[in-house]
Amino acid sequence: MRLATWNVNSVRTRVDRVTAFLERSEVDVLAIQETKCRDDQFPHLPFEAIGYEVAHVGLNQWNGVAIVSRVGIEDVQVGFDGMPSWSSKEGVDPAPEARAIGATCGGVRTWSLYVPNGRQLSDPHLAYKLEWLEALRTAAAGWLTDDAQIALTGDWNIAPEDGDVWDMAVFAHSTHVSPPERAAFAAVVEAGYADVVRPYTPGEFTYWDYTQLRFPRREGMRIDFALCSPALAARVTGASIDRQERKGKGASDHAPVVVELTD
DNA sequence: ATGGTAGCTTTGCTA
Repeated sequence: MRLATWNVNSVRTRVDRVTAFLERSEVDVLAIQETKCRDDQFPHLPFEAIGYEVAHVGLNQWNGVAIVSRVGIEDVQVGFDGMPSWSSKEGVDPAPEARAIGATCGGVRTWSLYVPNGRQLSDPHLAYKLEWLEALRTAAAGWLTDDAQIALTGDWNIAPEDGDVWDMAVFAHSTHVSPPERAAFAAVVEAGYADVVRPYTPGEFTYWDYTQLRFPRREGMRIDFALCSPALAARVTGASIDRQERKGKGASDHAPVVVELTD
């Protein structure tokens, strides 16, 4: 089985590229982030036409996560227990955002996660990000059993190691590399979820900003991950980051991350 | 000089 995760930065703008990727790469299950649409706006038909079922949660023009699968989608869950809420405006009650959806696809409990960005070190959004990650760690730790097949995939908005950004000096006063964020990521790993892609893709990035010619200059970041439970990690036979999908007109700013699993 | 690009419910917010 082939499992992938991709922040597509608007599924409506990118639907042709996403379906072409699925067919070209023979991906069975794809976790999508930043669909940027409501459920009623999601382009179901192009996916169904090539044999994929869709589970999506989108509340407005921000965030939005989906799973598309050609090996079944069962037990869909929107959000996880304890997931924090957020309000972008004062005076508006905090509410859960569309940042997590889980489903069992071909026997793998797959999660499509879009971790809050954090914005700036001084921004309340960073505290929200850290709370969100801690709640995810707590929930995900509770899912683990000896034979649980769980994949926590998505855009984590964290570069766990210095080599996961092109120049640490640029990030001296930025989010994504701060010790609390890295500790929050490490806590999920320590709970039992392994980054199964890094060993197959040393030195590679998954994201390049649209501005400043970051992609042609090879100035990227590794912020998209597939973290797998022990029983699932044992099935991994390969992984890759599809840089091709970052090229050309109409590309997302993220590349797909692909994991190969034995039957 | 807080720049650049992209997407959305676009003249502002998010990333």
